[in-house]
Amino acid sequence: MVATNFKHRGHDHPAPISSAVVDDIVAQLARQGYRDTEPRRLVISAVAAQGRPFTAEDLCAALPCVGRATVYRGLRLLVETDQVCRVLLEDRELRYQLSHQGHHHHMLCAICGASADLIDCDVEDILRAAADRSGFRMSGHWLEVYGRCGECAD
Amino acid sequence: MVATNFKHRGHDHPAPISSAVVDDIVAQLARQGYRDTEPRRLVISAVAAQGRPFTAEDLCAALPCVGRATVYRGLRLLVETDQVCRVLLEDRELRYQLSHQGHHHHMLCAICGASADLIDCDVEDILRAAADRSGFRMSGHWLEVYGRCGECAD
DNA sequence: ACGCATACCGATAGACAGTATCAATTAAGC
DNA sequence: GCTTAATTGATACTGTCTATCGGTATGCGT
Ligand SMILES: [Mn+2]
Ligand SMILES: [Mn+2]
Ligand SMILES: [Zn+2]
Ligand SMILES: [Zn+2]
Repeated sequence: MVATNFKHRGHDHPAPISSAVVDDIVAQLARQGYRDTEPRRLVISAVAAQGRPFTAEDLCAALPCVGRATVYRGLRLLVETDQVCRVLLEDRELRYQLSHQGHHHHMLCAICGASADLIDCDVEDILRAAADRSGFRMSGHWLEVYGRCGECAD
Repeated sequence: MVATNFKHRGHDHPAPISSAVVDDIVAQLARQGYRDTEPRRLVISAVAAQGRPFTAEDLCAALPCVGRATVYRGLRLLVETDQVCRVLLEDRELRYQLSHQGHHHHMLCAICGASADLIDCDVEDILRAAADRSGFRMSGHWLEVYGRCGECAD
């Protein structure tokens, strides 16, 4: 049986969630046919507010007023549209973070959890070449680098 | 409440699981103080029998006579002692496969599931250098390459 | 502004992978 | 053989994520 206990939304002209980042992402989504809804704006806003890689559960906790399924769906949509990228911790825990343009990789600090983009590093080409040598045609890859950031170095 | 329904083992001099690979791995474990048990040999034997990366559940299914927890524990032990390595599929499914000496990476065929070792490829050095440039001290990494093997190429 | 079609939402239940418990069992050493 | 600690396995449990599905709001055409 399915619940009929439903929360009424929008009764009280809620303050529209808005900021440069949020508006930008919402616009990107609109261009692809996705609607501009308040729960979705809340998710995006919370994503943008995170300082470092976060888990889906982090978001759920930060958005008690948004349904769990909605948070997960929103996150998935943002990943599919390349607005957010997924990072994998050493223990296989999955985290997310705002994507800063294009495909790239991250270094994750095992101490403080900070992440830094891996720049000046074209592993892709090297990997593709190595794959070729084995008769493989590379179509994708997953790469995470773990270590200590400057601040957490001993 | 905990079950007291316990299976009697060893009543009937079971044929000892033995083969070159199994004996070798069991010996390695013995050297590190781990006991030589039949369930453990069964796990190792099943691991060795797999032709390509397999899941923990695959093993459980292949070993209905071995407890679920035992399979997982055995697998973890083999990973910790570097006898087996873990590979990660694009959908984050975790698989295992016999390790062929030392640290290295794999290419995984998205079609047939085969894996090939990535050789002649020292990404490590490149990654470490790139990390340095960002003030990171690299301590580990996770790398998987996906594509199509020679046989599955169109 | 009004109405419609449908994308979207959220409470809930369920699927799934992996782990914690803990009494019973057994390998290894003396 | 006896002792002791490692190991096992049935089971319960945890945490993450997905499937359902009736109710709801958005975007668009009018
Ligand atoms: Mn990224
Ligand atoms: Mn390997
Ligand atoms: Zn740090
Ligand atoms: Zn293949």
